[in-house]
Amino acid sequence: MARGEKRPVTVRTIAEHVGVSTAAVSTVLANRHEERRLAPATVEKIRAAVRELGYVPNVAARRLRAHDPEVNHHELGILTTFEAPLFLVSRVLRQVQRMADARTGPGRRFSVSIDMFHAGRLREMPGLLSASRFNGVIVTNTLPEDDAFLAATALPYAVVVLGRRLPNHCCVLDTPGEIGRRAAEILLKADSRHPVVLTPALLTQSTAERAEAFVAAVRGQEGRDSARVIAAGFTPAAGAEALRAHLGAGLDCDGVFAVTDGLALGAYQAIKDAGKGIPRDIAVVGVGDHEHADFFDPPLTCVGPSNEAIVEQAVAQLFQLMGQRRGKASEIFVPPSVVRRASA
Amino acid sequence: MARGEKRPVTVRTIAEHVGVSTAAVSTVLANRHEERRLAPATVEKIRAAVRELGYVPNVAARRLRAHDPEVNHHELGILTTFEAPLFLVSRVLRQVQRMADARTGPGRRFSVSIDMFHAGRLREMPGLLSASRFNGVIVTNTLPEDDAFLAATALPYAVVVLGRRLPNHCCVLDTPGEIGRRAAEILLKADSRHPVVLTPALLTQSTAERAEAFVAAVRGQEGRDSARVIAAGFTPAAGAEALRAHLGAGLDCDGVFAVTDGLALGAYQAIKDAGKGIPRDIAVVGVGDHEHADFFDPPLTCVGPSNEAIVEQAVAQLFQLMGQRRGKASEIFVPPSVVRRASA
DNA sequence: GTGAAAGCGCTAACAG
DNA sequence: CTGTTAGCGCTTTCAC
Repeated sequence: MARGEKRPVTVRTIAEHVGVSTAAVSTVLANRHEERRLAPATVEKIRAAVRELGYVPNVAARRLRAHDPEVNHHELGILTTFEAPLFLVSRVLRQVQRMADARTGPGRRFSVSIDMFHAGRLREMPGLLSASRFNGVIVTNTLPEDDAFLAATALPYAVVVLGRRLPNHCCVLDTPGEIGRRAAEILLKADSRHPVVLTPALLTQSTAERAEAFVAAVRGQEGRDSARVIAAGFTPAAGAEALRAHLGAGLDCDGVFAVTDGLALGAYQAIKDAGKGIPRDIAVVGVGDHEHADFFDPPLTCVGPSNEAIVEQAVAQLFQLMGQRRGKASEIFVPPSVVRRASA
Repeated sequence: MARGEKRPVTVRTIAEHVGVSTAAVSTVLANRHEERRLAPATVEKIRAAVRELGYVPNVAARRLRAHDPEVNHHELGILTTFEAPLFLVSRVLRQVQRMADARTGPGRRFSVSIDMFHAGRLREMPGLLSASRFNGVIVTNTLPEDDAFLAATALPYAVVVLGRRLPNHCCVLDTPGEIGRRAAEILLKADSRHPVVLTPALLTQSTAERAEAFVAAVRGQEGRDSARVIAAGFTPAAGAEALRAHLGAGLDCDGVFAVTDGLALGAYQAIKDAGKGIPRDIAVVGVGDHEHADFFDPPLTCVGPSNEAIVEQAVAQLFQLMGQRRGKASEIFVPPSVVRRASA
């Protein structure tokens, strides 16, 4: 009970408990008791009570109080799942901050923070619905449950959704169909006759469409479906294991389209373990621009919009939305580019 | 001026501007005008004013208002620089969240967010000094300027510092000396006669000590200093360039100790470009546990505490500090472990 | 259909 | 040395 399990303790609780005023408590909490010359005994009693009652300051109240009325504070959030790799997120963050900095001045300030939710449980995030946390957010890495929640909800602040298509929101999207098609093109042109697509078991909208388009494009040209190699997750380890099993079973494979970054890394390992050369025996194509694609051995050919380009659009939209009231829904497509490196 | 460049507009500004009450404005902002049956004309006028005046809701005020007095809300932050790589940070976040989840219940809730500051400018972070943002923070990736600020300041909430030694704070540290020594040991045992250390130009406390200890250990055994190869930054590209220059100049090198993860990746590229084999011609040792060390080709031998272990300590400390008042300074050392893989 | 007023928790100015 | 008070900006009864 010493930790305030029931009614949270406030400065007032403490003040009453000790028999002093709230001001005295506040002073002690701010370590200003010297300049206010509180009696050491009082200070000690207050400290004891604070500890004993398990006081936790209410930051919202402090913030409101401390707020400088001359400056307009914007609170921006990047919302993503714990489960997602943080890599795209860090770019989003940097880009948001860059744009925020450019708009910061006397009278206008921004805070940007990354907040994480448990995959599928976005709706439980405190302050989301009451709009009591953010003035604007970029949401990414959502699961279908989260998408359903978003689709059914009009959040009363600026929202930009990354990589998902939701009718009532501003969405920034890649073009998965085109990505899959281009990937197929690259592999087929590299004389791959038996290209496979490496995907995680749990597909997102995007990854599913990429794989779909890839298979369709191969079918169109080769007249048969390319194999799908299904990894348990999207980690390199999962990708390696899945492809290793495929190769180990002696199945045909002279080209791999890995629908996410991590899987490509895993594919490399499986291929090398099998004693095959990249791209001599098996060509590999990845998606997006992996931070380290240039440092793969051999460097990885990628197709997809650069994260840079996506993020740039998203952030621009966010600021535009915040400028107006009532962000209208819109879909912004960022076309893929192809970065040819040695792997295909 | 339409964006509220001067005195920020509040609900009250708008109310006065339109000639209605603040309640009406609030209702419209919350999209509750239907159920309150406001006159459509009024709603429109309010909306127009909101847009025209560039109203930005004050989230602190909303939060205070929305606050459920039955629940005790703890706001936790992970403070890091924009410039730092995010994967260590993401582990911190996950770990903090895991522990927070374990302590969440009716009456107690946590929010965890990552906040970034510009390297060297931690002190400018709004709300840090006024304690109006966090109930507790983990600070990491600081620059010397930031350390100086922290050393001179007693923040009135729980603070845990990662990887820096500050007399007045609770610090969780690796043991850079031991890391450097172990790295030297590994390379020397692998019969490297001319090991070099690859470091960024801007050294942190930790990286400097790692390099120092490495050089000293080599000197102790071989009787001469090992070369320092200085990269412009800590990116793979910088590491590759520096080592390429070193090898290109025909200087001796049959072992590399890369003091950060990214540099190791760059080293691989430079070595392969030079037509050398790892570890046959040049052995490589990295630090910590790189997310993808297993997927390097060949897999990278690492020495250092697992981030896991460091983070675990840090988070435990943070919660302990928040339990008490007045966190006392302390130093917690996390010993390194060695993960031998094929690279050395 | 709309307004007045209370109050979330906190701190600083002022008054003893 | 300490207490009283006003008010940060917002929303939600309650009253008209």
